[in-house]
Amino acid sequence: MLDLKFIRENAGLIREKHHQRGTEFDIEGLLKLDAERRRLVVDIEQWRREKKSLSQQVHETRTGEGTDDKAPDLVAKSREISTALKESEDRLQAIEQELNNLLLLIPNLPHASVPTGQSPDENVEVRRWGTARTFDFEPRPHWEIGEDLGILDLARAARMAGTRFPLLKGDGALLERALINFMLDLHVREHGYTEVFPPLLVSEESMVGTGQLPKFAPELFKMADDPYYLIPTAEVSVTNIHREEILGPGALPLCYVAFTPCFRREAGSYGKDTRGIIRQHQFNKVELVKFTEPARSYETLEQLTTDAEEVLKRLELPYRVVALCTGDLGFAAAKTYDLEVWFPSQAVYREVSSCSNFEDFQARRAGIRYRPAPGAKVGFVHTLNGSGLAIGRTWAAILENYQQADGSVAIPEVLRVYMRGLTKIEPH
RNA sequence: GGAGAGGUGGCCGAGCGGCUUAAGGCAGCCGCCUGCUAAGCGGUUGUAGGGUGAUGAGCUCUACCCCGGGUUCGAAUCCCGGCCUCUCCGCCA
Repeated sequence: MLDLKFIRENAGLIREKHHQRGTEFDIEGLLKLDAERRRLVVDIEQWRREKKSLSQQVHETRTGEGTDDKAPDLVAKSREISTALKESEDRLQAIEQELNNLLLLIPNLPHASVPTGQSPDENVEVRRWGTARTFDFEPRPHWEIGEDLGILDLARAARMAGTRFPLLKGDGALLERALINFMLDLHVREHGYTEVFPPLLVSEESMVGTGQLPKFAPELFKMADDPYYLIPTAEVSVTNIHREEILGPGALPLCYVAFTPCFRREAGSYGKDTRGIIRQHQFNKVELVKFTEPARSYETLEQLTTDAEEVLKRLELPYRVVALCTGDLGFAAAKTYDLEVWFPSQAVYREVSSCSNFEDFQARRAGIRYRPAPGAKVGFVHTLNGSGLAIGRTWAAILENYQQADGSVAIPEVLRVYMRGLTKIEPH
């Protein structure tokens, strides 16, 4: 959410930024409502002041010794004001509701360093790491490797739940667990994050806080009989840990890492990534979330991205870092780096992590503030998050990059300690 | 799921229709004082939105005692609904 006062004073800038994003928004309509709201507030406050003073006079008249009791007149007048006041208050409430609904639909503004562009084609590669392995055979896609090894069973998963659900077995399930543990340990022990395990179901308010709602309701799984939503990412739970809080001096930065399953309806992605486990309704993810002071959020974004990259480096998976252009930026993000890992079967880089700075966009929605120093004025924090990493896609990338001519899959060195010393997964 | 108790400022805690512009304490900040420290004394300290100033300081108004309605000239205080916490019972991993 953008600051209303900021919108009032920077309408032109907002229009320009929206144009870069490829979104349109009726700023004039919003500002008209805002002007009306302010007029009403002035009226209402005047009524209230008068009413307050009348009540006081009633009291004084009744408790005083005076014989000429003017109370009935005062009461009558006060009643009159109450009626007018109530009417204005109702209107104000309606306008504020409408204003807030509009504000919740305005996307964040891209940071000045974000490349301008309309589509993902205009994203900018920032750096590349590792070299793609050369195969002396035709590299196969991860679903074939997995099915043949008996560690992935999408047919049975589909029968039990439907398409886009995972069923891992044996060493496949073990590999999933190893990845989770490896990533958590790395971020906790070496990068200084605090591990949390948050709720997987959250309230509507939390979804509004991080920006999934109201705009992206079709993307979410919602409980039919209870007011809960399944989280599409741990970002939602973890960022909302501090909702409606004022963090004390010295509390920042806060760094959390969470492993959670994530649930997405993937509405509108029919026909996309139908094979394999790239796009699932349920997948595991290790998520990094940071809360910082505004002045430090961009250096923090670089650090966060580096922390996520370290996972790929240690797994020795070739990847590249891409700066999303204005047109590809998510609704709440001011700047985003995607980490894309190499998939030899299709000879493409695919996203395994998305690291974003939301500046104060989520903090304003969720009411997450901080006090820079004792007695100082409070301000909104900046929030950031990034996958560190998506487990399912990393799992698939390992199968593809580490596949052998005989159909087996070698286990990356760093994972072996998490897999009882296993060096390869073989068919059985 | 059932029964009871309760939700007041950064924290503790009083108030239960107008004398509360929320008592008192703790903590914080600024002074004073005393070789230092401690103690003591005085002052000060919430959030949001308006008005007026220069988008500053200041002055000023309104709202906020979990949230939303209602009663009343007037609500932290009374009534209704909701949420949350605690205790006990039931059920359960």
